[in-house]
Amino acid sequence: MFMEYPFEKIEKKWQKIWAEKKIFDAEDFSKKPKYYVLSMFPYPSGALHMGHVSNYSIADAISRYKIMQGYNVMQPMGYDSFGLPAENCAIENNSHPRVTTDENIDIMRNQFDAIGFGLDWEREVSTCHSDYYRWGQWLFKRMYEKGLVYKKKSFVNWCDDCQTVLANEQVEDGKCWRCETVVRQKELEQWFFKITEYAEELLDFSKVINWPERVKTMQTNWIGKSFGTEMWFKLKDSDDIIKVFTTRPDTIFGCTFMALPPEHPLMIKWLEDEPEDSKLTKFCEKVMNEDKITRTSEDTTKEGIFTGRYALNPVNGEKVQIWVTNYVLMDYGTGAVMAVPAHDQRDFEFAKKYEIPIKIVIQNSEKSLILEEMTEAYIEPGILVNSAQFDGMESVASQKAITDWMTEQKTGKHTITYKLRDWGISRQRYWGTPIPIVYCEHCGTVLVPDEDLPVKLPEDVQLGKTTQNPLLSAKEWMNTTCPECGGGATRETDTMDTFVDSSWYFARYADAKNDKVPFDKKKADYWLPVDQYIGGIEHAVMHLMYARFFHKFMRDIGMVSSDEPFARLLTQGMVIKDGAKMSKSKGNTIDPQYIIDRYGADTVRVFMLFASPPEKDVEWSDEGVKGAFRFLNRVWRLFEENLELIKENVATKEREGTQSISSEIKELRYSTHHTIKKVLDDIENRMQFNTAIAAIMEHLNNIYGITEPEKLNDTDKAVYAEACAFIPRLLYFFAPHISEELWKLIGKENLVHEFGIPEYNPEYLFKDEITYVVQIMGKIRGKLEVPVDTSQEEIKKLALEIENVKKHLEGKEVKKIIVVPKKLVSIVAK
RNA sequence: GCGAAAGUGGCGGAGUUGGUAGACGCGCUGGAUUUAGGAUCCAGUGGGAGAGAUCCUGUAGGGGUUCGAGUCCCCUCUUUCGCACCA
Repeated sequence: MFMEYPFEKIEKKWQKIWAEKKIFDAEDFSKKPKYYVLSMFPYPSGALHMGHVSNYSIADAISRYKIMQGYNVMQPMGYDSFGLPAENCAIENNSHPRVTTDENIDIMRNQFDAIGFGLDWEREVSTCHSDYYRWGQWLFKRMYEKGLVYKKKSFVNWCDDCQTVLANEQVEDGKCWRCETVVRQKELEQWFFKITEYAEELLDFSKVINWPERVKTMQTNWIGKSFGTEMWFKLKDSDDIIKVFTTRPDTIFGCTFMALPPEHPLMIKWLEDEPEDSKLTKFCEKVMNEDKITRTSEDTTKEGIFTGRYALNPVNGEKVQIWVTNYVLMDYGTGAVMAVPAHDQRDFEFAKKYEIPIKIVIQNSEKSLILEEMTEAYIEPGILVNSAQFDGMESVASQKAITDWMTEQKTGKHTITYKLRDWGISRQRYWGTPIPIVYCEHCGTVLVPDEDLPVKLPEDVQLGKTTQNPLLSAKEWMNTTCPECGGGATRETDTMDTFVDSSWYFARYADAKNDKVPFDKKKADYWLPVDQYIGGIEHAVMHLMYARFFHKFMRDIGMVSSDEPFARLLTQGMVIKDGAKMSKSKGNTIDPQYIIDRYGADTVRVFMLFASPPEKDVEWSDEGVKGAFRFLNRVWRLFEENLELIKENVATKEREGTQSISSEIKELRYSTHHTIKKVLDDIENRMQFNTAIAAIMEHLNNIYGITEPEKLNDTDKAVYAEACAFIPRLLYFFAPHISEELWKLIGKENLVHEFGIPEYNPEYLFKDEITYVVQIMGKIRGKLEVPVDTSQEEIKKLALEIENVKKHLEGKEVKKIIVVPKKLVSIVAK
């Protein structure tokens, strides 16, 4: 009967000891160097899922490694506990999000402890508690005072299912990132953060130490910087001006019409004078009501209607028709396009369809363009024609010349645009941070004074009775007095996007209990930036960009000194089962609790880390979990069977050398020291835990290769004991409980990490016999065992004497012999 | 369409500077043990030929550089991810 090692007893025991000794409590301003390991905090949806286990196992391995190295490590934990799902869940269960959220948090906290993660619970935060969101409101105010917050009526992304607004970043493929409902445009007044003010700095990644290229590229694309020209078109018969943005000022002389979206302010103005049933009005309404996917799909046919109005081309005064179209976006550039059908494919298609004139202004110098023969726009560079004084100029060079000239003429200017929009943070839902604003009939929009913060969420609200924001019906809460004039006022009922809460939590951990300010600057400067941040790739743009924005803002108002919040970023892969991400909706989840109960926390961790490198997805495998469990049992049994031998012979260096070491044991000694080197290198330099664990497994196999250790001589026994004793010290990062237990069993008094990082002896990595591979024309024909100091000439001679080599050289002439030191002999023969 | 990453046994994956491809684990096969099942232990395990030594072949496909290529270069295919009417 196979005895499973008593993981349950061991794990509980060591968790208790760690907690009692407070070894994971980070010390502010310690003399030791600091190391801040942070995992993205979880949304308290119920219990931990495998994705969490994967994320936190990686973080804990790094954390324990750094602790062992002697760093003052902070690994905090908290909960991103505001948000829609909690509210919806409460509505379904006829409960309150406060109750369900706090219940879930208790479950999760217990699970964290049951897996033995080394967390500093003294710093726990939960964003839905007023001692946290109070400071979110405080930061909102500072941002407001700095002119980075404004309220604006605009077309926003609206999710009918969530009954709220979404930021641009939260719309994926025209659908809500949470519930996949198709997003539609709705005109609403709402609050924005001026993230665009930081666009330029957000493009600069020079201050991060190690971020995946992928994430940097994704943010760079999202910000979407492009250089171009803004041109000012006067209207015929009006004083209005339409500004357009173009990256092709060289084509301005070829502009034959102008394209506007229905949302353009001028369009809206014109529509007021338009009969309700006119073609123009109907077209605009149709386009505006279209959902975002259809509207922005490339396959959607380009449609438009002539407004009957004209603009004047600023460079030659030509009349240009103004069309309203479905393919121009209001929220990019100036929201108006100068259309040059000859040199832009979209404009070309549109002009062909509606028979708008096409005018060639850039000639292909290799093959002249003929208007009648064109089937698509010519978008390549060329030579300017029909462009007045710029005729004959090369098109790329002309871009600057034309813009410079327009700048002189006061008809345009060089400009830069970004795809990045300001961050709309208003949410029309209950379960979020209240925006600290009141509206007074006399004083207008007024900030709630700092001393009145937090603006607490009213707990007694009617959830789910209406589809509208429950705060609107919390009359007692809504009606308040104006802090300035004392008169009647109403509170803002929008709450903040939960991404606001998660944009600064990493700083709050530095000083989580502060009730005077969000955090003490000295403490923040001691801990920040986060040395290693770990989380899912799905936050590449949203959370990670918002957090960088907040950090830079906090720096600018003197709250922190660093430029970036996260020095190193690791984006861990998802947990996959049956080819799909584990998720409740797909019904392919495995409950971590079940695995922990059956095999123990160490097994789950080892499996997760061993299955693949951290950035890659982990394929769930029941057999793989058993394999990890088997491995830990094999380790356990090794110690159990040889306990006395290991205990008596470990750290008895003085006995070494009294008898000569056998060659078999010499190899075991090599294995020990090689494994130490490999494991440390894999963690420190490569963050590749799968190969580190593989190396330990290999070493374990090597130890089992010694079949009767009790028959060894004293010297050999000492080496054998050492080979075993290093295992808990290396396995500690991945399977800390069993490691502590084994360490204790062999008579060690202190905790594993207190012995410091294991060191290998380079002398033992030195081999005095080297195997050379002998190749003839690249094919392996033999092997050669020689002493290290054998000369190259000697090696060549020996190689040629190998029987199989001789056979293959028969009838051939040896042209050259290449000896790669310590590796191989390559014979060139013909 | 554009951009990025990747493609290695039956599977997850090693292969760090061009130098023994397939470490380690799973699975599978044979054996030992066991009343049986499970578990454990030992041996084997890319494909093909051979009793064996050994030989041929093999890292998506094709070509190239090199004494030598999974690794470098060119082309093609496939997959994944991101962006996608951005003027």
